[in-house]
Amino acid sequence: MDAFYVSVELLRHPELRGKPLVVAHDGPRGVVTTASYEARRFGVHSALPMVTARRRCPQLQVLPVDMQLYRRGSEKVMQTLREFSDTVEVVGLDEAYVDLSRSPVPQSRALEIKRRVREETRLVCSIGLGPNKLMAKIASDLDKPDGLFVLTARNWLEAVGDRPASLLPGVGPKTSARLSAIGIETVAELAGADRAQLERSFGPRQGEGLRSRANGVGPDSLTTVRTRKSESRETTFPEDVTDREQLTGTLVRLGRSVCESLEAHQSAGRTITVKIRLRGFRTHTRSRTLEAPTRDPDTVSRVACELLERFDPPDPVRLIGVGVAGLEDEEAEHANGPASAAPVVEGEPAGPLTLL
DNA sequence: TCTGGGGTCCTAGGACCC
DNA sequence: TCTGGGGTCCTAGGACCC
Repeated sequence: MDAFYVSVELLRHPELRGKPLVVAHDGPRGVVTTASYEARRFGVHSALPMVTARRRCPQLQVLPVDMQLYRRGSEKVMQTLREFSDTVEVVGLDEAYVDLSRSPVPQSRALEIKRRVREETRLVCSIGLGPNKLMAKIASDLDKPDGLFVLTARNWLEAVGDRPASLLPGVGPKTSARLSAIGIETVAELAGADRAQLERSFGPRQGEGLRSRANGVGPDSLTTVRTRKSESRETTFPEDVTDREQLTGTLVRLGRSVCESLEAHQSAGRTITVKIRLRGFRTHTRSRTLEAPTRDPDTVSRVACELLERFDPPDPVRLIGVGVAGLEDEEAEHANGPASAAPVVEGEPAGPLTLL
C-alpha cells in the first residue's frame, strides 16, 4: 500500500489531501511513521525525528497514530486480496504477497487487484510481479505510487543492475558500507562479485546469500500462516529517567500489557527479556528462561524487576521494555498431531507472485 | 538530525551433555 | 595428564524490516 497510514487518514480528513502530511508519534522524541508524497518532497520520510521534519517543512500537518483504524483498513485490503488467491502471505499491515502462479494472465489479474482494492477501500497500491518473492517485492518498489512493474530473470539486471545494492532486502546501511569497502556499489557488481572475496568478507552463509539475491534468486513459495514467536512492549520516556520507582512501575505496567495480549491469544512464553536504552542510545537486554511458559502478570513483573536490578542502571534511562519469547500457544500444545505442526504452506513451484 | 514501537533472524560464546 | 567432536540450550548483541 502506498503511504498506507497517511492514505487511510486522508479518507476521514479529505481537506488535507495534497498537503505535506505525516502520521507521527508527536512529542519531544517523536519520529515520522509515514509521510505523504507531498511531505517526501521536503525530505520528510519514515523514522525521521519530528524535530527535523518540522524544520524541513514548517507547514507540515501532523496526525497522531491510530493503529486501530489502520488495522481495520488492513483487514479490508487483505480480505480483498483473498478474492484473488487462497495463498496470501501478509507481511505487516500494508504489505502482502499473493500467489498468482495459477493464473494464465497474471498481469491482468494484477491490474484487477489494483482496481478491486481501490473500489473496496478507496486506497491506492503498487504491485510488483515476479517469479519469486524477492523479485516481486523489488518490482513493487520500482513504480510507486499506484504502479505495476514486472521483473523476470530476463529483465532483472537491465532493470536493477545499476541501482545501489541496498535495493535488495536485507542489505541495510551496515552491509552497504561493508560492500562499498570492497568496491561493490551496485546490484550488478554484487551479482558478479568474486565468491571467494564475498566469503572472506561476510562468511560463507551471508556471502553466498548476498550474491544470490543480487542475481534475483529468492523464495518461491509463500508462508500463509505465521506463528508469533515473541511479544513485547516498550516505551521511550519524554525525558530520561533515573528514579527506580518510576522504572519498576513502568516495567510492571508494560508486563501486564504483554500478558493481557498473551491471554487474548491463549499463548505463553518461557523467556522474559528486559530492554533498556540509556542516554547515548546504547541499548542492552537481560533475559531469563523459566522452566515453563507463563503469561502470569505477577511472574512476568517479578522476573522483569529482578532483571532490571542486574543493570543497576548507572546512567539515565531513555527507554524501557519487557518481552516474552519462546511462545507456545495452547492449541499447538494439546494437539500434537503433525497437522498442527505444519504452519508453512508450500506454494506452487516457481510462478508469478504479486506483492502489494 | 538525534533518533518510535513491534517484530524476525543471525552470530558467537559459554555451559553442559554424550 | 591433557585432550576430540558434535549437539543443544541459553544469553547478549546486532542488523534489518514494516
